[in-house]
Amino acid sequence: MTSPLYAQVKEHILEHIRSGAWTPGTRVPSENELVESFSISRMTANRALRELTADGFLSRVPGVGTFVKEPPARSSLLELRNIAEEIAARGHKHAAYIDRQETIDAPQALAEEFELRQPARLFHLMMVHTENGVPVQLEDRYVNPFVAPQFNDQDFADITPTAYLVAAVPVDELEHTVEAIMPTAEQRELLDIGEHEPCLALHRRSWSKGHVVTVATLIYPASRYALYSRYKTSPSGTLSQ
Amino acid sequence: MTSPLYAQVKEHILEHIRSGAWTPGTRVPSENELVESFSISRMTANRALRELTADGFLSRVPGVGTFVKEPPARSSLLELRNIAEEIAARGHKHAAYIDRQETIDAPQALAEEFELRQPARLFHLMMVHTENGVPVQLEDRYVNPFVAPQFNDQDFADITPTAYLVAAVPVDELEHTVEAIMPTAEQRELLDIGEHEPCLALHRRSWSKGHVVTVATLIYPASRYALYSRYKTSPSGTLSQ
DNA sequence: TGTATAAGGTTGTATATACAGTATAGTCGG
DNA sequence: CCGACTATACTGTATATACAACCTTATACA
Repeated sequence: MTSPLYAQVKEHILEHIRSGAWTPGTRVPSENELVESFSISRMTANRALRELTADGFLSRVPGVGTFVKEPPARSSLLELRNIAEEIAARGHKHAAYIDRQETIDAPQALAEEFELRQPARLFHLMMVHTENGVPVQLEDRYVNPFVAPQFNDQDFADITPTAYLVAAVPVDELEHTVEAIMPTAEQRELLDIGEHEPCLALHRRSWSKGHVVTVATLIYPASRYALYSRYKTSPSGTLSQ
Repeated sequence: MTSPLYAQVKEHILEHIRSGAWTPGTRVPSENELVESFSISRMTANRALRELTADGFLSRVPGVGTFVKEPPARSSLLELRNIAEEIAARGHKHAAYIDRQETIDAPQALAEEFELRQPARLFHLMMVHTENGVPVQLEDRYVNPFVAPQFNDQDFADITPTAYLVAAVPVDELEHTVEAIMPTAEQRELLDIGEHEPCLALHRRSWSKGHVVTVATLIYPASRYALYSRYKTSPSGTLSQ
């Protein structure tokens, strides 16, 4: 049940970074120092530091040391933003209507998305967010009860699911997929849109400590919403090709 | 000058995947088989396979073996990536068809997007990218001749516009807008899609030293492409609410 | 025939060791 | 005072070895 040693070292370093104790530019312990303090071999320390470097948290300089990296500038498209706040920031009125709130047995496809080995139950939530009374987002969300057991006890008229989850569970990894879809009849009805209007579907998965927290599909009517991001690129040029 | 052994093994496997010799689901050599054929230690083979797994090219099952993973047809949202490379990375064949390559007087709307004060001329390029002969992206691009004067001298059958611009001009800021659209009749024809198929439109502007380099609209048929990103969240917690 | 067991191959992790390449600090000599 | 050399620390790579966990297949047994 205990995690591998190299993972423990990674977690130890990540916690110092998350807590703010080690700010960007700070030097982290060298491999030999980790060998001493954790009583591990150098190869194990090397693996921890090498993987954190590949993940973008650290940068290493031969002969000098290992340092906390500057976090990259990222777009709002890729951040976990709360739609209620976005709408409020535009000076408009947000409201939500809950269509379904239930607990289900995970079907095969969902179990795979949640990286579950055994059959399990999942929270399911379907709701519509409106801006000044006009539906702008259909939220179809599944949540892992193992990670967020009290999710289904919340009243999502008061707090959005995103806001609750971000506050309740430390998210350390995100995956986004964006595609264009033609909504189903049920989705059209919930969003109150015409028959041939395409929609943007934002599919999001989030992880916390190796477990999938939630799988959400957010559907935006094309005429009412676009996703936007603008950011400075890092000076070293992370741009490939 | 020779690359490390583990990198050579990675490249060897990637070439088999890119060339199509090893299709998704194919079993790749086990660690012990790589040990024999490359005359390396098992730890070196392990590192090559482990890193390719982390990069999403392989999947491993303890006790069974290592297999080529199904490559999703999707494009990175975070980076400025070259579609020809993305397609090659999936082991597929990229080709491009140039529909229009010209120099125009900037109309009002474009002049504003380029933040031009005075009337100016712009390069205009319209081309279609295909994957195994199937159109997957319609690229409608305008380029500022002041920033990239030799843009129009390139042969974009050889080098994609993105690849040329990234190499020729240091990009320091990016703007992305994503929306779902119903394509026009002309766009449908170029992409060879049906009448009611929605598309993803990725609108991109890039800046270099305060000047707009290029304004591009990239249109993806919904059924053939999605946009994707996955990343570790910055430790300090840039997540808003 | 059906079931338990054993064997062998596979990945996953961990260690001890070795050597190369790089950067820095200090020392020695001019 | 400055330059060359040296010692030291750090990362990067590679090997040989070991054990655990997992899966499949073959074998032995009831």
